[in-house]
Amino acid sequence: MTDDPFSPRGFSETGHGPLYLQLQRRIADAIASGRLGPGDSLPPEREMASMTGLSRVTVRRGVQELVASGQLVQRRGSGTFVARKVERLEQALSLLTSFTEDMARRGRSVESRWIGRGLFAPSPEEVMALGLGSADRVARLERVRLSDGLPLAIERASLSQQVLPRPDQVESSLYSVLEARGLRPVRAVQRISATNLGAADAGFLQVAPGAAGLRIERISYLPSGQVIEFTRSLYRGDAYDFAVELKSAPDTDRRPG
Amino acid sequence: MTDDPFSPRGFSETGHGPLYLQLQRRIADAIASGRLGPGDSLPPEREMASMTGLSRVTVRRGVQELVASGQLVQRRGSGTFVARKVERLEQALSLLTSFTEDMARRGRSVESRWIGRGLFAPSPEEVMALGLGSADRVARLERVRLSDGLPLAIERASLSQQVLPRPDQVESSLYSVLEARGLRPVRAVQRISATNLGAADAGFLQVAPGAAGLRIERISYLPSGQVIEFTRSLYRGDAYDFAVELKSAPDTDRRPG
DNA sequence: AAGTGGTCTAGACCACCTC
DNA sequence: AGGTGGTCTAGACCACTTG
Repeated sequence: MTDDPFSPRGFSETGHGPLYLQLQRRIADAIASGRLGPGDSLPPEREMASMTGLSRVTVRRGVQELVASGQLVQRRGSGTFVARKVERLEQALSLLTSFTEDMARRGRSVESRWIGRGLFAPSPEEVMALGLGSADRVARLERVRLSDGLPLAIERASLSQQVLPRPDQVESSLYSVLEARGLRPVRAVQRISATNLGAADAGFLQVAPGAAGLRIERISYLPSGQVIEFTRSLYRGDAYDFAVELKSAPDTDRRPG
Repeated sequence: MTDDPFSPRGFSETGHGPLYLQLQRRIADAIASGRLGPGDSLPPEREMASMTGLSRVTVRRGVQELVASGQLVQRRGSGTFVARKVERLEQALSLLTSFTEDMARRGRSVESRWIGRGLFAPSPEEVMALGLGSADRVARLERVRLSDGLPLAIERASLSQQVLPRPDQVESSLYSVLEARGLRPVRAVQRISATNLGAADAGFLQVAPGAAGLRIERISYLPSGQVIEFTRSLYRGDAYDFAVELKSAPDTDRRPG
């Protein structure tokens, strides 16, 4: 069918599930088929409601998941639009580089908006990860990372005060500051998981609350084995791919028998 | 404050944001502080509404995001409960192993529920990834992976018919079948991203629709360089961590100047 | 000022499970 | 049968942007 998704026909027929899911499917199909293209506006919610014969609450509910998954964008006072394609960026996981260097290598602009920067009393998590003493203070760098104007990640880095006594001196790349002090990490361990973004973090990344994000915890080491950096990052799930190459485990290459 | 989260006090005061977020924060705090422990039941929605002075719709909305993020579980006809802690499993990304082998190494049980298995006409995506000809058919293995009774992942593997002529013969580990045919992959490239799970996939994984999942696409190669397997997996975001070790890029170890 | 999305309400019916 | 969550409605007010 090449009909518009908002005709009242077909709604409420039994066996097709909840009405809000039926509407959601229609809109998703319209986007997938190209009937609705990037940047196109959808009718106002009240109009979608009257067109479909559904209530506005039900329309909003149908639209909601498409907003959360990044297919639609809503702007208060403005309207609902089909999201412009966000080109996925790939980051090679096997290389230990900083966000700044990574983007520069691709010829992309890098900006940061600082959320917080300073010396603090460490959290128990930071004491654990950085091996701090009870009297130590921790340097925290919290920022939103943007590339070509698009917010891509929230980065929360913690370092011992001894490693970074003046966090306010970090302007762009943390790693370049560390390198200037002869403290560039050469090894790191990362843990990657997925999480639903809370309202605050979603706001920083300009996505809907509940949207999926990639959470990465990284602990970086000096050649000496000393821990130097503990960073928790949240990447936009719709804008970032991590790529990694795997090799077979040595002990499973050959089997007895 | 150690009050219960459902007292009407404090709601509606200005400057605290929407009511549903205030309720959400109260419940989340109660869980974080241990006032609500794993398995505890929350009052019925109608009761939470009358206790707080909010409408049931608003209560549901506040609860909704906590369900999506896996902190609460709702069972129709039964109630709303604090989720039991799901122990996160770590998988070393640098090793190329199968789900079956990976779990066996940890001493965990492995089960699979088949969703689909057979020979099909390939999708364009499969033609690209596997380098198929127009007349080739593709073997598809779709299953839900469970460990100790808990669904952890959906795995959708595609292989050329020439590699796996009899997909119905795969019972547990795909890799062990390939190895028996002398076709075990030794190298793979993975792309990792995050996504909100749709209703169907969320159902397979027994999480709420919209919950965050880890999406992994993997292409595996034989020693000869031939592509052997193209797999798309969705892991529960709340149950899986991927761990990876990074090393510094050779060309950034030393810099001129 | 008019229009948009964001929030909230009171009340209803249904499907499911067994409180 | 009674309680629970799941869905849906009509209508209201607010905050924001400017179609």
